[in-house]
Amino acid sequence: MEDGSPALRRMRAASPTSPQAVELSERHAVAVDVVLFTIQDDSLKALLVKRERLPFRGKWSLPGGFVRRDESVDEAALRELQEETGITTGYLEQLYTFGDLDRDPRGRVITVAYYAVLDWGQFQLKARTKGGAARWFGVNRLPELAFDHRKIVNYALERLRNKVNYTSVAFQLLPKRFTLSELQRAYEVILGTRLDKRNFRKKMLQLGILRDTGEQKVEGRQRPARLYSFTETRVIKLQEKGIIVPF
Amino acid sequence: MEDGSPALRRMRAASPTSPQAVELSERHAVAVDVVLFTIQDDSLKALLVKRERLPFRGKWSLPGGFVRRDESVDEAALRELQEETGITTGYLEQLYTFGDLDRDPRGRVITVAYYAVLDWGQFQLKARTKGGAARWFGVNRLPELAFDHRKIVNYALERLRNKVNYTSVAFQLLPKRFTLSELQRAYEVILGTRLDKRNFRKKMLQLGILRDTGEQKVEGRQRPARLYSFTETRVIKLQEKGIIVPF
DNA sequence: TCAAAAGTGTTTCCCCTACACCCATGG
DNA sequence: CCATGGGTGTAGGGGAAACACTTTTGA
Repeated sequence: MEDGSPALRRMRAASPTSPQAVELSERHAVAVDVVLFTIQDDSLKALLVKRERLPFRGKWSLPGGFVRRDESVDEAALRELQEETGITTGYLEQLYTFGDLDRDPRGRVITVAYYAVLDWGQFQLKARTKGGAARWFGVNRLPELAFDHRKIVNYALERLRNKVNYTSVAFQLLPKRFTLSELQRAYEVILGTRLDKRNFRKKMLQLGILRDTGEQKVEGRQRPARLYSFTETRVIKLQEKGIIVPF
Repeated sequence: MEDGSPALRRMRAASPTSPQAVELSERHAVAVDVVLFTIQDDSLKALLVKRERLPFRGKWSLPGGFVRRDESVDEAALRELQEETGITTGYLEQLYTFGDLDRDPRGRVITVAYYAVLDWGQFQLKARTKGGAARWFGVNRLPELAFDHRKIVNYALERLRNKVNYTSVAFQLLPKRFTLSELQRAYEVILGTRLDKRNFRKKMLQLGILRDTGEQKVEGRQRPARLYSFTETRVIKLQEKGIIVPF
């Protein structure tokens, strides 16, 4: 306030004769943390990494790391995703930036949180061959988490559960070809609710985003199921006002 | 990737014997930029500040400034809001973090964008008495903006237009007591649509969040209008699935 | 008495919801 | 032939949308 307007401060910080004046501003450690979601055994799971050093030694935490000088924040998040799973596909979305002073006992760290939604079939080999300090946890059975990571996971869950209602994120959890029952199970697992089979199928089919591949999936001794594929390549908004849940 | 897992990198960065090891990470200039919205003359306006130094000298930009070492990111945004308008009330929400490498020609700056929604009556005096380098622009008549600020404003507009549908943000643009017509005009101005008067009033009244103050507002030579107040003190979700628009 | 905005109900239609039985296959 | 999940239709209810006239006041 006694400091003048932000415009004034910015001017002071950036003298016109020195294009590097931004270097004089106070600088911060910036990290990214990524909540990786996948579906495994009909359960929504999140990937956690065990900390082997202080602070929070032995506690589970989200995969993450500091943003480097030569990469954008998004690139840092992609890099984390790649390092954890080896994949570059899937859906990655920025969640929120956590900038409180006391988040990290080591000092001030600003974290930009992301969440990712992945098809388990795409990367399970790679994830398994990692150091062993990474594990998938059912989102309803999370252990105690380091830092404010519990808050971040909760926020990611909330966002995912919302987005599933009006976008096609749920398809990112499935392989390219999937049955309607698998799709329904994905919705149920994310939302934690049971959905009506007939209403679900009706709604999905009339959205016009599924292509019947003509193929069938035989599993066990039941009637084979039609395999569908998603017509879009990106995550799209399903409709302007149409909320999918509750069916 | 050849760098090992993020967990490993974090361990390296934070040796257990040195709680300050986070200090060794690469550090970044972090700024906040705030999109201030208000309604004035039946038009949705955003506050812009004229830059008087390079880069972008003479261009309009969002009010903003660097985050200091001793304040949280939220506090920095609140400080900006306070410096621009003198008010500490109103609604302030984090929008998105822009972290591309080339956002700022002076060097790498990560910006955490916020938007605020304010009642014009609360602060017009203070805003007017400022340096004069700040001006309100109708959101459909914005000048060319510095940096990537146009993108930020567009994003803020999108968020605001969404939130108005399922939360009570719109009330933040109005004084404590308001008429239903004023409320409707606020919605129309934000959404850029005309709404049906009868349907609007029906919906609003049956939400149960308006209290009839018993007072009336006389304006001009028309029939006086009932004055209502909002029953809640915070911005709330209006309903789980109920989208307000289109009426 | 006129201009200008405030205030007020009903009908239609569509979408969401609830709900139960037959089908195809492998064992 | 039987167990298992795949696949299908309809009726009822509720909320959104469309729509026009009367009321109150000051000038």
